[in-house]
Amino acid sequence: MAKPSLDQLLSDLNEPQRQAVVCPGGPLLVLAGAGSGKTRVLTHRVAFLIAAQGVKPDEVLAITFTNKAAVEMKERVESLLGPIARTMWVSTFHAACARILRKEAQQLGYRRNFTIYDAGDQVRVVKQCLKELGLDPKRFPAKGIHSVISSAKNRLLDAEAFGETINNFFDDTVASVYTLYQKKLFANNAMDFDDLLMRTVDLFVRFPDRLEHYQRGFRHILVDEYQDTNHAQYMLVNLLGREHRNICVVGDDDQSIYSWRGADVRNILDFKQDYPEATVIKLEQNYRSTQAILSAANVVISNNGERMSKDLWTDLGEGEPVRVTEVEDEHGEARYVAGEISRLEQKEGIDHGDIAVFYRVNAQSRVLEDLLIRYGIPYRIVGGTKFYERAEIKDALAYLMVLENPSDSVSFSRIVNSPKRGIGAASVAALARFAEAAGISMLDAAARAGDIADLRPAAVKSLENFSVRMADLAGAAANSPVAETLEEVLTSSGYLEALSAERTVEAEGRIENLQEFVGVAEEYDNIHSDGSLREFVQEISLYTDIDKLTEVERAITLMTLHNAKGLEFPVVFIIGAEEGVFPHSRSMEEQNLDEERRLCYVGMTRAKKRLYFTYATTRNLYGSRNYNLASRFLGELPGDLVAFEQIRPARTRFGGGFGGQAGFFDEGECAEGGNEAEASLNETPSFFNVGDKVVHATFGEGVITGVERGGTVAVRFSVDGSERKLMVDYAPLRKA
DNA sequence: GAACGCCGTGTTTTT
DNA sequence: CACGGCGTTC
Repeated sequence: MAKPSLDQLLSDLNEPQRQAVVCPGGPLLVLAGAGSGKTRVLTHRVAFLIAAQGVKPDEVLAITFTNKAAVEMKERVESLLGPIARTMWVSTFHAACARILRKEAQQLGYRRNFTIYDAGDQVRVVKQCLKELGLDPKRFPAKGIHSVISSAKNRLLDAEAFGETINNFFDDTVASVYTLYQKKLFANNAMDFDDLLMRTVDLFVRFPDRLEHYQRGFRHILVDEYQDTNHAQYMLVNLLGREHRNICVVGDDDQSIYSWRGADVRNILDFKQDYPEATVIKLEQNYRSTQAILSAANVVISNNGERMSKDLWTDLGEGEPVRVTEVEDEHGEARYVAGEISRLEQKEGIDHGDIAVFYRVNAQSRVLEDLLIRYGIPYRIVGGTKFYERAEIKDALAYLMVLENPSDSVSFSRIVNSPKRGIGAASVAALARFAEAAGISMLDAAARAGDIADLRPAAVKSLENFSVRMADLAGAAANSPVAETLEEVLTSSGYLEALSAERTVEAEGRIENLQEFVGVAEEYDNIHSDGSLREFVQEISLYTDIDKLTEVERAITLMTLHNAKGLEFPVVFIIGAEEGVFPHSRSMEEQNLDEERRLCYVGMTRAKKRLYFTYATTRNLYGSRNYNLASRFLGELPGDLVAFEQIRPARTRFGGGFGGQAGFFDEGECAEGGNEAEASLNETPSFFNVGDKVVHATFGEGVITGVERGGTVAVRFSVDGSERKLMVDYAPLRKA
């Protein structure tokens, strides 16, 4: 492919964007407001460096927040430069570190086939440690301990250094667990996610020649989402960039929403102090949202304390006011959202695929899902339980990991009795003791089960069989494509057989997931014709989201506000805007409201054309009913940008009333907006219209013959020709 | 060793 | 409400 001309690279950029792209070198901070073309700047800058500055692709290290973002960025640069771009390092911090550590592991006493443990594995190891140390898991919950260890690692404190910082009894205990935990990881030839960062820093500190090697190599370092980096990542950037000082960081302090997992906004706020000679460029022109949405978002975020001042503007026009709707409860909320979605589709031709609903906690999605299913509105959920976190996938992967790294006792323990082989906790413990004493892996110990005194004969037999089976699998794996190995594992282990024997819907689902996993392996084999099981396992353990290409067309998108970062939709609903839900009660206790407000800002700025907020006067969450005030964030919205509406339940039409609700309209800020007053007295719009074809859970197919007041419809059922009156809210009725 | 049932608990999530 | 962890029972 021909090199792009400079004109091509620089066309369609506004002035600050252009400056950021052509900045020749040195530290550069790009403060990129939401929707300001950040990705465009990043990709064009990389292309510019290579095409116009004589930088070689493999001298560029570009860091993204997710694997998905890395793939997208690579593709975009490739479309500008052609295949030469392939040698660039574009990845997450974790993937880049893993790549470095695979090369350098021996320096740290690890073997290069080390296993990477995810959060679940980490907690398992912590539990083992607690047991061995005789600690009460009630007083010292594994999850809590793990999170303290993790945050210590993110601050680059090893067990010893952490031990010196302790100021309470709990941390004292954590320190002893931490020490043992790390010992175990090392014995298993395993690193956890945090280790990938910490060990790499460790490598660079202890072996200056290795640091020098990589410093020289990376002439340019670019970091996206810099506001969400933690201390370890900060150190990596600083160490690697020290030689050339060509560090370009891109981010938005107003979108920092991950402090609870170690991200430190100070990294971006202090960049100018760290690099006094840094160029700072602000991108404030927004190409995504209407002015009304932007102004509202600007006002909300302006309530935060320390921030780098920034004011987004757009020339896309004023647009519609932000709609704020009070509903009775979570069911009314769901009905309202579904009703608006139908209305938008019918009256304005807005496709379902253009609509997203954001909520603060995953639990909020259920009620909405139930209703969407009933109304026959297609939806997809982003996030939730991850594919690679499902038990069956982790089991399958654990088999592969043991084949690949037999020292990995965590994976071994996971699969040795899965499917059930009559090897219970007691036998596993005996095996572990033996392996430890003999200084061999648990897999090797299983082969010598006969030598272990505490095992019952049945367990010995079973372990020996297991060991032989694994040896066979390892032999077969050596020369087979990954997908074949995986299938062999699933059948020969009896895993699939055990699942199909269950004959439940859940088991069916699990089998389907496993088939999809085989599909992933096949895909891998196709791309890497000479790929090995080792590479597959190593790659997959850093990859956690699978919803890659499976985008369902014409479905509305449901996700948490955190998952919404980086996305955009013409229509956005933010539901559950209530004190205690959003902002979340726990953030309120911890005085972490600034971050909640940033989360609100992130959510609002995802909307291109229309933005809706809903709040319920009462909500059932976690099985108990709450009466919440409207979110303070709504109170912060300026009245002239808002259209307020109140959906009142048909049953209590003359009950209840105004005024009880504190929050955003108690300062008389309610919008005047023409027809809104009329809308506020309306009942929930009906989803069913005369003539609609419907399906009832017990009566089967039918057609709507009448729509009555109070949420009642008449339905003629084809099965027996009967006509029945049904309450829409309670009848198991959906559109056909 | 496994199945059942009780109790407690409950943000956000990528790697 | 819903799930996971743990203790009891067969």
